[in-house]
Amino acid sequence: MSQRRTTGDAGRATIRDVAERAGVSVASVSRVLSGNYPVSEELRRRVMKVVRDLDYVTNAHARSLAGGGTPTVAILINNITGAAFAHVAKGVEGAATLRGWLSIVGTTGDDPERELTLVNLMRQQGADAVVLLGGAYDYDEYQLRMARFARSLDAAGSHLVLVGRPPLEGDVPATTIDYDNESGAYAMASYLLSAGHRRVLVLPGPAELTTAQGRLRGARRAFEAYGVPFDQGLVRHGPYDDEHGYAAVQAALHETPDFTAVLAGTDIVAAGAMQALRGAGLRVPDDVSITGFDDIPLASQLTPQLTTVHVPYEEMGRVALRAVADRRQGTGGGARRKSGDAEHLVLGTHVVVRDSVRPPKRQR
Amino acid sequence: MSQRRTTGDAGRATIRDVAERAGVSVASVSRVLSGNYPVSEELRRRVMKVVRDLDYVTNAHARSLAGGGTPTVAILINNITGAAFAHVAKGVEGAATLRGWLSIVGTTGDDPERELTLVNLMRQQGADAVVLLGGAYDYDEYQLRMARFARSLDAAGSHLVLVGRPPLEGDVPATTIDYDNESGAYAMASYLLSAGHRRVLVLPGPAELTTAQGRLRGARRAFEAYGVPFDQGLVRHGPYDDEHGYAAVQAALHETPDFTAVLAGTDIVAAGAMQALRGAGLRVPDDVSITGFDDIPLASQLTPQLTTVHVPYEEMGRVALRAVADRRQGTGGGARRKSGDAEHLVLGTHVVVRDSVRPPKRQR
DNA sequence: GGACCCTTGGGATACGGTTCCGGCACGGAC
DNA sequence: GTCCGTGCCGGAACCGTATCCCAAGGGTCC
Repeated sequence: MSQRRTTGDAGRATIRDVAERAGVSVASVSRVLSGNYPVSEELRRRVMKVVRDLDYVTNAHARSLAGGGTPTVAILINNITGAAFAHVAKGVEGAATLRGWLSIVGTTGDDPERELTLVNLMRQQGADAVVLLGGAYDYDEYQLRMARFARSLDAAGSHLVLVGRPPLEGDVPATTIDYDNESGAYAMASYLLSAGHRRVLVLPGPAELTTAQGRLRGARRAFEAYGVPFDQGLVRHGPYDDEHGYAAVQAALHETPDFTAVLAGTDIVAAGAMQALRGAGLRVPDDVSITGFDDIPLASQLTPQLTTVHVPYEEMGRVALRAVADRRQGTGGGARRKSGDAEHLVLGTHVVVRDSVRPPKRQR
Repeated sequence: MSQRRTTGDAGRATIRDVAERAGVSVASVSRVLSGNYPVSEELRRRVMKVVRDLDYVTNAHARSLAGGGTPTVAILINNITGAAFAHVAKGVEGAATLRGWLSIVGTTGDDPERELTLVNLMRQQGADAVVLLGGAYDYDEYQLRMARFARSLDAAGSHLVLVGRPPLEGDVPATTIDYDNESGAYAMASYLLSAGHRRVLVLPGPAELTTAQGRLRGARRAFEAYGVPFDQGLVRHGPYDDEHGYAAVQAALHETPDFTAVLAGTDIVAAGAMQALRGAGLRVPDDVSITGFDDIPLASQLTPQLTTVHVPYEEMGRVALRAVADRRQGTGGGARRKSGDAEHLVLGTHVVVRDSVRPPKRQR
């Protein structure tokens, strides 16, 4: 006499309950449900009826323990509410769903400690891939830390994907999906320069953030290409938020009021800058031009609509998942990939011209 | 001679590998790691060293199968990139993390079929709670469908939480976290009326969406309270996006151009409306006033900053998680909760006054 | 000094599936 | 009529961890 729970009432139904009630073996039920083994029509019908009656679903933990299981991708993001990375997450999630993968998300809140915790948590969960979103801080420790993550995950049969972060140096088993910050900023700055602007307030973002560094470099290169002196005094670093945009413009209006355009590191920063200009009685773009970066929905909701650099965030997410899915596919085949194959994909950006830029007026 | 994998190289290390290498039993390793049983310092040190050497993490699937395991909450959302619900998700995730819970998200893309699939998927995953975000369509089938979800989850020891949706009728085991659409709209409309507006263009949202219905009701009630006739001809339904706001205002400018204010069902819709007004050469708020609903970051990034109804989205997320966590706590105690206890929490909203409303000009 | 208690470690079992392997019935070929 | 394949099905061994139960050892109290 089985001592296990007799009245199968508490908790969820097990495969054994189904088997018992259908008068078949556990193995048969499993086969009917996974459908990877021939089963008679009669048996299938009988089992499926009980499954419906009991509203049975298989226990994913048990299944993945026994070998089967749904592939899972973990998305680690510092802030869900940031529009740009929400789009990446959407891309990953969409592509995952398409392939029958499951997505888990965790938010790091920019806390390196929490990042570590989460990577380990995902390792416990047996995630087949861990996607890390967001600009990385340029600490020396970063490379080591990420390399360790990459190797840990690789050893566990998982894989690290860095999105919107700089690639890792050396032979580290990680995939990087990146976009060209520098070229984007170069193109945007060139656009301003060709419109006739010479004195441009540059708000690249946080000085320690690699994306901000790239955007600043691109801008500077454009000035060089145009033979226009680049005034370091017109560069103001600060966080990627509207408050910084607002404050930076206010300060600049006092200290270096001769600028005719603002090259913002982010659409959000541009929004803040626009507010500050309006507050000072300046019109956009008649008196001052503004450009953004990212091309999030906000850009086209502002008035005037923002001329900005389009970054294919959602596409990046899709690409990220495709990269790991393909890799997984490939691994199953004959030759085992050499473990340390680092992959680095760079996606292009382009300028989206809207209404926030006009040639500078003669005088200010 | 153990026939299991001898070179522990492929795949992740198991607890057995650790035990073997540390020269102790599997049980001891488990105890060291879970820390809920006294262990000698010597043993702890030896085990921990091996754990670090092997970079071992426990298999979450095995753990949760064996009874332990991390509590998990599933967040089902139709679109991650929607700012309002991203904030709810953030609230849930934050509160979950605080309690050591894991969060899984899935996006439904407004597809009922996919919603069903996801709920079952989460049931498989053994989610301790499933949080469903987003306005519900007012189909007849909705109540039945959700009731079925609720009972299925309840039977499996899980729990359904509806956020921003109408509560379920009858004795259904589900928790609802809601906010008062009607009161919010009532307050907002009253604000416009007290500023002197009489002809107000109302853009509540999709007619089938319960939130839109509530917001419309609130507006109408305010008009009644002020003794101002409510003109159904000034109501235009449509999706919650900026394009609808734009199109609706454009159409209204042709057909009923005497309105002096726009009561938008969403900040996004308000943004679109604002664009259309500007495009027609009208100033905001000098010529036409605008109000929104939701108070997402966009509201304060527009120019002028949008007067809108604040909805405590992130708070709702936190409350949602707290509700299920408490319930879980309570269940462990003596008296088993009656299974069909439906809970319904309503959070308040309030008007945030910014710069987009002014008394109407005499003539138009 | 002996009995008893308390601390600590190990063996065994259960969790809910998947899958390998053996068996049984049936049918066709000789 | 026997032999052998073929097609379905059931029994049982695992997947990796937690925990119950028992044994051994040392300390304490009488």
